[in-house]
Amino acid sequence: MSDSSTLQRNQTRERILEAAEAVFADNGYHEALVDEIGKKTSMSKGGLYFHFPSKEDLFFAVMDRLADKLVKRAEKAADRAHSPLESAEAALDAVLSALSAQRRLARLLITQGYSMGNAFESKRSEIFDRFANVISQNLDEAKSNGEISDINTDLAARVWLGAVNETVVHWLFSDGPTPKEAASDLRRLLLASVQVGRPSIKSKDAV
Amino acid sequence: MSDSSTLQRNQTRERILEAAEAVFADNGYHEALVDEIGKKTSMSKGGLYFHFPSKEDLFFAVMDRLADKLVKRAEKAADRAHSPLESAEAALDAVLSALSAQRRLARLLITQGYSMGNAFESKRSEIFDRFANVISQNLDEAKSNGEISDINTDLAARVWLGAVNETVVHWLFSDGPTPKEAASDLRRLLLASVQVGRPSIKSKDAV
DNA sequence: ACGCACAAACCGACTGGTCGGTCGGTTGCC
DNA sequence: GGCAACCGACCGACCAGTCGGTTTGTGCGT
Repeated sequence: MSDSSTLQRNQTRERILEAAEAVFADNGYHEALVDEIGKKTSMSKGGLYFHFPSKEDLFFAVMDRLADKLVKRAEKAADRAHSPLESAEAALDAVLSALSAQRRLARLLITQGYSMGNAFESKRSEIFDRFANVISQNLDEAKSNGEISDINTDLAARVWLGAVNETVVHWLFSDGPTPKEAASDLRRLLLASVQVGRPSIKSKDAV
Repeated sequence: MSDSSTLQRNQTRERILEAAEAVFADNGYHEALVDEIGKKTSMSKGGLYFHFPSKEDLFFAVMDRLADKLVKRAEKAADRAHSPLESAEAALDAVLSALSAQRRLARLLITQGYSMGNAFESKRSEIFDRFANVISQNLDEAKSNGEISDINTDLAARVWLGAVNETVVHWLFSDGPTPKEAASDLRRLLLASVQVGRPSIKSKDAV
């Protein structure tokens, strides 16, 4: 039964990660209490510490899991598209819509990452690099493709990410527009940044 | 005396703010110890608490002071420029170069705020709004000026800010290029996002 | 079928270190 | 004498992590 028991084990881990995700997202690392994760899991502190060696490890596990899910989503969306540039767009859209669908996710990924303090920095950049790579690889292809002009694609990927980041944060903290509402304007701006579509040519959803 | 004494008082406050800035920048809110700020100021904890009611207030004061300095710098740079669009550019450049000149400042302004927890959210958006306004106002003028095309200037300002933000963060955490090195590429991308300069026209520093 | 042994999973009261904040005092200036 | 500025030992809330114990499940010999 070492087989059905590892299954059970993983299910419990999942349950914990789920609860932890919610608690960390709501409170940030420091203000999140391990006991509250216990409460949400109907499991005691001792139980939690049987599965995860420390609060810090748990937090990292939560972030990794979240990043995995989102990156995969972005990559799938990119695969469905029909040209490199469209792939880059699709990846961005996927992330944007995933984040706007769940404030909690957005908070966790974008703002609470910093909340842990300096120990988390490298993890944060690791995660953001993964997203940046999805974008920049597609932009590279689009470049050699002639779809876009000859630009610094690494930087462009950062710019796109940063733009999404800031848009989401503004939505989270202020009463800014839903990223979904802003999505089409945002797409226009970002596509323009890599210089596709001359200003005078009207696109299918022109003003 | 009520005159020279308030001067003295403000000087002490400044000394504390200076020290606190360094400590917060290095350690983030939570890991920063009030006692260490005391050490850096050669002042006891009691002394500090005579000038600031709480660690939290002190942190906010530091952030406000920093934001003031940077916004003013940006506004001055904008004033020196000769067209609205150039003003927007100049404001951006000013911030970028100020941040790249002092990692510490950048860390504090951009990342360490979050480490305070949810209480910081409104302050963060207040500060970023100030920067966004400088940009978007100039972009608005540039728009009615015909310098740029008819775009969502609020969003564009966010995009610019986000781009700078992410560039700086990447520099801080990874071994990315100095924002200064990336500045000219970045400028090109952001100007393109508001659709000035057709791809085919070569600029003075073209490839 | 039945108990038995052994371990994995889980429990939750308790501890121990950490710091923000306090407060009764001292100093120096007018 | 009186007040603003400053001192620093101390307090006490807070909470991650521990640990001796209980439960649950599983395999095994008889």
